[in-house]
Amino acid sequence: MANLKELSEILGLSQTTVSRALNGYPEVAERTRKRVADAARKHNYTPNPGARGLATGKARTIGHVIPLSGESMMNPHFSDVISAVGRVCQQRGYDMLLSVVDEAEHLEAYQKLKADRRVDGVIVHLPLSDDPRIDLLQTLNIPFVVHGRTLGNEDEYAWVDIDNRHAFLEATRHLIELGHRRIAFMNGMADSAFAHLRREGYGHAMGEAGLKVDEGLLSNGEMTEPLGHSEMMRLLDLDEPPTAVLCSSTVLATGALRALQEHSLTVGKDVSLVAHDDELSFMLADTGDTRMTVVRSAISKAGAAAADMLIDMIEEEKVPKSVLLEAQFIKGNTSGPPHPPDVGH
Amino acid sequence: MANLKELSEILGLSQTTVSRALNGYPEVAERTRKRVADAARKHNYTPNPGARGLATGKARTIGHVIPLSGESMMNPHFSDVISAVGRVCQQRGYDMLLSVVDEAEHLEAYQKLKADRRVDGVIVHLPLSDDPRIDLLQTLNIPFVVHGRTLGNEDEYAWVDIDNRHAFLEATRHLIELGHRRIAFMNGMADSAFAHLRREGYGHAMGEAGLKVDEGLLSNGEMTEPLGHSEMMRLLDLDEPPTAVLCSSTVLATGALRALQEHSLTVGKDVSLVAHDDELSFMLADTGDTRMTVVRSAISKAGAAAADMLIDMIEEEKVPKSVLLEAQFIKGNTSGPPHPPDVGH
DNA sequence: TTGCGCCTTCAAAGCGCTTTGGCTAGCTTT
DNA sequence: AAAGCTAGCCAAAGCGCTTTGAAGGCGCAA
Repeated sequence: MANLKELSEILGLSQTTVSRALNGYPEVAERTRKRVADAARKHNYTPNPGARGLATGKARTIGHVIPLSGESMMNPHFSDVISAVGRVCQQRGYDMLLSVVDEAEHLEAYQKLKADRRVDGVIVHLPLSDDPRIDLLQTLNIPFVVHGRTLGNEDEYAWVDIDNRHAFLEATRHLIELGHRRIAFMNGMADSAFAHLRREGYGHAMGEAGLKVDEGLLSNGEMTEPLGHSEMMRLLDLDEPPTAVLCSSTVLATGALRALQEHSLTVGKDVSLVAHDDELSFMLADTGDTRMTVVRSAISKAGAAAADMLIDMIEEEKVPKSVLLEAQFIKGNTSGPPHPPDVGH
Repeated sequence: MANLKELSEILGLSQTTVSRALNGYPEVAERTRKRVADAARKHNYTPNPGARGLATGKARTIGHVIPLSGESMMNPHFSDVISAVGRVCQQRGYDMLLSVVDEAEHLEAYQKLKADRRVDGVIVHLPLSDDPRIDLLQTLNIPFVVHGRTLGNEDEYAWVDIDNRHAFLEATRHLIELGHRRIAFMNGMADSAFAHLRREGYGHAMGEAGLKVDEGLLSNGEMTEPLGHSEMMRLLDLDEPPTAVLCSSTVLATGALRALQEHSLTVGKDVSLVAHDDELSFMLADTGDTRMTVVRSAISKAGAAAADMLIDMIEEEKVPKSVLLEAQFIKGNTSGPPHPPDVGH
């Protein structure tokens, strides 16, 4: 509760010695260190991080820039990542600064973070296929780890990602093996890197089976429940509706399920559904009759890994190895042979 | 990019004058002020917030403590509130510090925030009926606004809440008027204040209609999709299942809908559903055939109000008036007369 | 005894800002 | 012409810490 000066006066030592004792420097006698530690605890002294930051230039804080476009709020995938990052931060003694900005000026936000020297590094969320933030952060010379990865220059920086391409390759193959030909795909925003990679995986599986991709079955957008619903509605209204649907998120899938319900269709029979499962904390788990067929990879795990990497990077000043996590394919009961069977043609 | 000293040297002025000029103090000539402002812009000087904080004792930052219990992550209601708060912060030039901690030590987190002087105030989320944080924050003497309110001492501090009691009074009355007698209620965590008030509203409506509350139809818990699902399953398995269900969140309702689907029951006919709609950014909106009957109040609006209050409080050093927002009842098509009619007993 | 090195400790500078308490020049009063 | 204001500016202290450079005290070798 007091400050260094008072504490050092109480102890009859200089501020230097007290500071060094507390920070584990070697040139202080063990007896003294103990005495200092005890006194600090007794007066529950805790160094002022602001002052320390001023003196050291380190803030022991990492930042997130959260761009909000129009009315939209933080998306739920995001918040699970932030929680995971936060947990790591707590364990390693870091704080987290959130900078909520208009999408239009989110690049300036990074400049500001740099100028303000309030953070030692940032985590970049939801990279685009070609993301201007990478360049920006490199020239600003602020340590960063990307959750996800861009396409093309991904060896120039540190990232944590899952193997999106392979996950959707597997998912699509699964549906093809069941006999599906018309497979729809509700994907994330078109410019985001993960959506691109997933689309690639999907395309590859279709190609290797000799199937043409029907662009009318593909869509991109925010991964919300309402969008999953409306997109499924659109698909069902098609002249030739798909017999199976891939969803880039269980949130979309939930909306899709609702649409099927409204059409009195049975998932896994009338229409098959396979989703990517981020293991969101509040979303549909393996409960009840519907066990969704998914490719699963906990988004919180990736978030935690990214946080650890960033802090390593900050403290050890070297760029850590990027990490590619695999998603796990899990067969549930929302996928089955097409019905009515679409064989021949 | 430089610092005050350099800037003042460039200008041939003292740091004092430059600082005063930039901060709008009166004792500096208009011409000088202009000259300083221009130079600051040209060299894109921006004061170091850490140093400023050290000097002034103000951090221009507000904090959130996010307790995580076990594996669970930040819940989605939470993240929408934080986004809204963040937006206000940005507009008013504040930053946001997130402190993610184990539930068990979340009180210590406030002490730490105080000791570290990194925030000027905090927003308290999800108050319990009788919440120890109120006392703690009062004795710590750290400005705070509660999103929600405790029961009993709510005149001792500033809060923003919605009229939960009245919202659920209305919702329940609606179902009773339709003819329902057995009305289930999936509520939030039992110790949270909002759940208590909603329960009161529900109880009052039942009472005034001369209906007994069947405790077997009530439940409390985290407001997740899986829980909505499993709880609905439990209700449907009852000897005498309810004809209508109230949900404290559309997230729960989504799970409940899924359960109904699995039982091939039609919502609004076989079972009526009324939910509280926080207008979460990514959840079921008025899309498609299912327009849920709801009591609606945007949680982001409350969050923004809380943020504004807190900053007012910090800057003007007086406690603002608390705010009670009304929820709006909106009839959708998920509620209708009981079926089979439950008339006469 | 002198000198060297090692172990502890310290005074003081510095991080970048705000703010107190002057100081000076120029004007008005009387 | 002396005294009193005021507007405009400044030097320096202080916020609470870290860190550099130095110094005091001790044991030991010569």
